[in-house]
Amino acid sequence: MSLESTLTPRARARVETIEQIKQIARHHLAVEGPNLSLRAVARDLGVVSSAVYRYFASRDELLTALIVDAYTSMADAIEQAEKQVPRRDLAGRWFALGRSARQWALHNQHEYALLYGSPVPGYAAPQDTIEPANRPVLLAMAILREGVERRAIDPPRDRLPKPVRADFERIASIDGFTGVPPGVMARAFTAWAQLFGTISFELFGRFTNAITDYDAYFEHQLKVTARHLGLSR
Amino acid sequence: MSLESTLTPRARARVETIEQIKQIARHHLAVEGPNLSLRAVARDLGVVSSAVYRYFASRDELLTALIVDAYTSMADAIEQAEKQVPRRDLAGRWFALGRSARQWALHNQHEYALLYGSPVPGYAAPQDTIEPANRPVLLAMAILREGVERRAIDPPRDRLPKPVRADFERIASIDGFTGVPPGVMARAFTAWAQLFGTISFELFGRFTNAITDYDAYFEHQLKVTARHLGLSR
DNA sequence: CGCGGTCTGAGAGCAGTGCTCTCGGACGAG
DNA sequence: CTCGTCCGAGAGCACTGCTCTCAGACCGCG
Repeated sequence: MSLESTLTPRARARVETIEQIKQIARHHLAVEGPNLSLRAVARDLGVVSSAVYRYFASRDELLTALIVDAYTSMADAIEQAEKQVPRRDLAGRWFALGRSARQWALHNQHEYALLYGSPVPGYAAPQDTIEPANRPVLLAMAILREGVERRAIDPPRDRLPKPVRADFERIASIDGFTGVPPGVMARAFTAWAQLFGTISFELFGRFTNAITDYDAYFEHQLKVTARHLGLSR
Repeated sequence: MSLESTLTPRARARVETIEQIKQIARHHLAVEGPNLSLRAVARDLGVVSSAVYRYFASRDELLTALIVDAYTSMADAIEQAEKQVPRRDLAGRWFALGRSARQWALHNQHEYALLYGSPVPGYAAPQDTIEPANRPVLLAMAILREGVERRAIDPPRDRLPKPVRADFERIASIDGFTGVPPGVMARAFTAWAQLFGTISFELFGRFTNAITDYDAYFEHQLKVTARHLGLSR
């Protein structure tokens, strides 16, 4: 029934090797930092470096695979956390989203840097990354859509510059973004940049000598955004 | 009178060579991307690689020098722009600060990534970087302090979590941060993360397929922050 | 002016990197 | 059982950061 059982032994071994390589690479990333060495990964796998090229055409391809996995892992963690909050508690769901995003970032710092830090040199985000990268955004949109539909959120009548409003109206016609009025979406985008900006600031050391209680600070940011989005008073 | 004239010819040549190396390195950074190669810099300088080590003990040291320069260059640009706005126009000064920060980032993308992207592997921010890195923050604080002193800003009585308030009160005792009430500083920190989060999102491609008019979008963000800070209606 | 020390560039070399290519053996589908 | 596919090993290329040695150029001081 499982996917592996339908595969030939060779193909099975192949996906297992690929998983091992990624596993080791993730470990290196976490321990050694962002300078991932394919040769070092090969050594840890007990194999000569050229063998790894049977599974990944280049170091960039391996990195891309890690990035896709990281996006997926982060999205899984966020969705999992959000799911455990009662559906009616919109603010609670927003908090869960934000908290779990930050927690994931704290526990996977170098992977977070890969996703939200400076873009990697050779690498141009392939199609495979945009879907998992968007999942948390779509989740946020779902919360806001529900809030609007349920009249819990009173859509702000903020004056938006024409081109900005146009962008948000166009976005609202994309699958998963529907039902969120421009005013709400504008505030959501702002909140998003603010929260991930805060996470990046924390992780990249921009708050050193300033903030000491990071947990409390982020919690405060969450409250501010929730209030601004109309999810709480 | 000038600094160079007081130096021996050798020392003069030395500072000139250092400047040339940094110049070439900056160019490589802009053209080739973040993978700066010391050997390539040496080649462009028409010199063998080991010669460069007479001026920079390591690649990291060269990178650090570039980072310090970049912070300084950005701070210069921001201060220059802010200075040209009439002192009484607090909102205008805030806009000038934000706009020039973004413009500098757009014109020096890889250097911006060095400053605000994922931290460089081996490198731990040395003392030399924190002063120029703080200059834009201090400028923002100066604007807000003036606003409060002049009663143009009505300090919000936001309820802040105890540890957060404590942090901001402690910060307010640091030179350059005085005279900014916790409520204002909290909002300033939020605005700061939001603005630099927005700039990073734009530069790192996180807005692709969403925002099309980046200028208008950032201008909108500036308005939102200015309003939230009490600098404008 | 000339001597001695300092500074600087060249060159060779080491260990590491990404990546390519060839070869031989193992595996599995027919 | 055989033939084609797959896979790992090994050698090799061009590159990297960095070290060390050597020789020459420069400059300050006597």
